[in-house]
Amino acid sequence: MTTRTALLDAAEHAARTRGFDAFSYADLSRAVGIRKASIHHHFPAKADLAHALISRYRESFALSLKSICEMNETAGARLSAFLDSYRSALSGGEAVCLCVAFSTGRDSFQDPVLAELDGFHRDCLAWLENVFTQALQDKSVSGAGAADAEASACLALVEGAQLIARAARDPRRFDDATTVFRGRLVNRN
Amino acid sequence: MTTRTALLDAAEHAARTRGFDAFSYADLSRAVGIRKASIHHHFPAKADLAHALISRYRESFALSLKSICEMNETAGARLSAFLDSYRSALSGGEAVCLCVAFSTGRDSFQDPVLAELDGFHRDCLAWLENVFTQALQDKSVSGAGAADAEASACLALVEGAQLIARAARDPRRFDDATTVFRGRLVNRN
DNA sequence: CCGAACCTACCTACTAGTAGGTAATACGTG
DNA sequence: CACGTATTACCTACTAGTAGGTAGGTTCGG
Repeated sequence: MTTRTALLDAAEHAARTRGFDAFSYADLSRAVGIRKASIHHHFPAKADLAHALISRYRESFALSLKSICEMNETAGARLSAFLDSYRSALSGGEAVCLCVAFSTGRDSFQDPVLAELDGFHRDCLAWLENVFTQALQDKSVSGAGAADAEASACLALVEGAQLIARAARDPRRFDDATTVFRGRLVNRN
Repeated sequence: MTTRTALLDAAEHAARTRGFDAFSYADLSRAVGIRKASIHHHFPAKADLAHALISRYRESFALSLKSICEMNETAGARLSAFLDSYRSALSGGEAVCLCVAFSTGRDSFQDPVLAELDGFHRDCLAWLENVFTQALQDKSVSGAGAADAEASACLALVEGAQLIARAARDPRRFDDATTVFRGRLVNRN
């Protein structure tokens, strides 16, 4: 584990539990065990850290979506796995996904970071739209409408459910909010 | 318009567009036109301002839900008006409702504020559950399931839709995310 | 004359970021 | 192999700026 990776991990955890603006280089230095100034060696400005964080997250999320497709055949099973991944990102109701964390504090960011954030959203919506298009064929999602509308609704639902669960520090709120949607998924694989 | 009200208005605007932790007393003082120290006369600590903000918001939101019920008969029409109120709170994609804004920055708050925030959520869910229960009777929401699950999903949907719309600075994202749900509402009144 | 509302001037704590130095390690060349 | 040179990774010590908050005085209407 390199120092750089340790810094990214600590920063991601802090951003997801408290928000990107709510942790300082001093916090990071305590968490990782190097001096505050040394962090600037790895990430000269906090904006550089933000960019590294979101782009690493975007890559790993793309891999995770790919793996969901490999391990699940039907649209219903894929969406169910998608819900699971957002649910597990809550980690006990303490955290939200980095995308939600960055969305809420968007003003602090400049172009390169914003572009990456928008890219993340686009990736995610495109994947969902694909899966909902598939659902129209394989009938594994009951009452499925237009794929693009379903995709937008699905993303808003999971992000809103995360927000509410974290606000209440209770991951069951996520389950409550996604019960109806889960009921629409035909879970054969 | 009293100074106190002007302060609350400016603070609410700032909290909804940028987040509660992202504006300072110095910002407020510029917006309202009194010195920074004078704000402490009205709200000794920023926590007092937070409490005043959320409790005023909770009250006014309760009134607005009441008024929705008075002006709309069916559950479908009421939910449609509910969506409208969240949609208009976006004000061009710049803002989110205060409840979303406070949810995202929850860590900065202490008990009295958190209690008020939880109260807001409870109020909102109770109202929605009532309306969805009504929907089972008046058939004005197609495919309606258990009222509590529908209520949770609806709240997560509108909050998530606000988050996404503000992240993209584009209120149409809210419409995209709520298209499917709107399609389920039978809009006779 | 009292108190609400406001002021100037200040404080402490913390922020991101910089300047400049020190080890250790890697690298190319005679 | 040995020697000089970069480079990496870290350090101490500092800056300028901003945060929320306080002390104490002024102004003014009831």
